[in-house]
Amino acid sequence: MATRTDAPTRREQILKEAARLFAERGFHGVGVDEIGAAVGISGPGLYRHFTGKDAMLAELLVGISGQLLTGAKWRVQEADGVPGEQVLDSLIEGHIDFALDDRPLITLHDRELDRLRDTDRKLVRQLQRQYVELWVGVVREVYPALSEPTARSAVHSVFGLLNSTPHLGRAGSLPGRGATAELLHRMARGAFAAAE
Amino acid sequence: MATRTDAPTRREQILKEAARLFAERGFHGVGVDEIGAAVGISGPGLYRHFTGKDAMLAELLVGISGQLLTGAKWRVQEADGVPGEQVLDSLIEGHIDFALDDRPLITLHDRELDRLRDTDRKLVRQLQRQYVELWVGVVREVYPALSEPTARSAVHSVFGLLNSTPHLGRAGSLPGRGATAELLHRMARGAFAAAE
DNA sequence: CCTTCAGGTTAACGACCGCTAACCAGTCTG
DNA sequence: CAGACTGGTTAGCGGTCGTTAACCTGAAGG
Repeated sequence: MATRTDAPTRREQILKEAARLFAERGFHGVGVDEIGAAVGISGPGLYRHFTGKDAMLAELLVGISGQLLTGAKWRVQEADGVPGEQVLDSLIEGHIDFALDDRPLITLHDRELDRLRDTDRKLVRQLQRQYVELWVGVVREVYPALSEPTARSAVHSVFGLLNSTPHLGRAGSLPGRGATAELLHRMARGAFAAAE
Repeated sequence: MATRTDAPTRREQILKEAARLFAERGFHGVGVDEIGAAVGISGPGLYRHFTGKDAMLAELLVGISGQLLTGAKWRVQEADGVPGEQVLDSLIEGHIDFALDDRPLITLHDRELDRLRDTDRKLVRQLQRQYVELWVGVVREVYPALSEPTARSAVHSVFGLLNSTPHLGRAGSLPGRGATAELLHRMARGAFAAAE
């Protein structure tokens, strides 16, 4: 895992703060002045980095969907000949890492999609669909008794389970990141097993 | 189950349409004129029934939380001496019914809470907390090996799973209400079992 | 029949918000 | 050192939105 060590660019600062604010109060509930203030500049200064408020949301959502899909593709590709069980575990682990490390993005991901311009929304939907279908394939390999529609429903439901992290205590009440990840992982596997 | 047969009042019409619109485009994304139009009257006419836009959201959220809690209390109370397994099944069934029948409300329930006035928000939070603790008690009875914090995390996660219904195909692709309910039920039980 | 009132209407106000315009400071670069 | 570019600033415009004001209509009631 290659970790960034160099300082974040201004663009990245803005995106991070915008994600947090959008997740907290909704896209329409946050003004450009607030986003600017969060990174130490004032409202219209943002327009040196983005063409508009919509563009920030679009970049965030496309980025999330793309990142998830890329990671998942990599995990599946890399595991050639490996038993399906382990591939599924790898997918689950990747999704959990994401849900735990980027809570605001997970929140935005299924909440503000309809605020996008048509072209962006279609792109995000397509990326999401690919991600789901990738999971469906692996799940059906591990649990062959599942029909395709059932598997798809099960995958969506497990996403709901894994994406519940924002509701798990405001960072502090939960018993450590590792334990939480492990719990979510076990529950996800249990849910799939019971779906069959 | 007592089913209403009389015509809905205007207030109820408004609440229903407002819930749908808020769920679709977010609280700030919907104008009062739109809500009015959805029930055949025009914008300011709404103020004959509600003191403001906020009041509609407040009534919706308090209503949901109260309804969920009341139903759950009833289910637990009524089952005295019944094995915990069946009580848990009853809670799950109730939550699924709600998630399947009132999708917009389920969506609002954890999305627009922060748009409420302080006093209303505290009330809703308290109702939600009671609901969660009620589940935690029953879950720990069935799975005694679960610590309280773990059980609470597990309950939140299962809520995430059950509340995923809005993401399951736009009503039509899923294989019938009964089958979906059954699948969700099995997955929820499987998730709890695996949490232990 | 006159009054009252519930439940609408349209007009308009004030606040806010996204965005543009115009300007400016610092820092490279030929 | 002149010029250009980067990344800011403040002022302000235009549109939208929640809410209020003022008015209207039809039905109920004594």
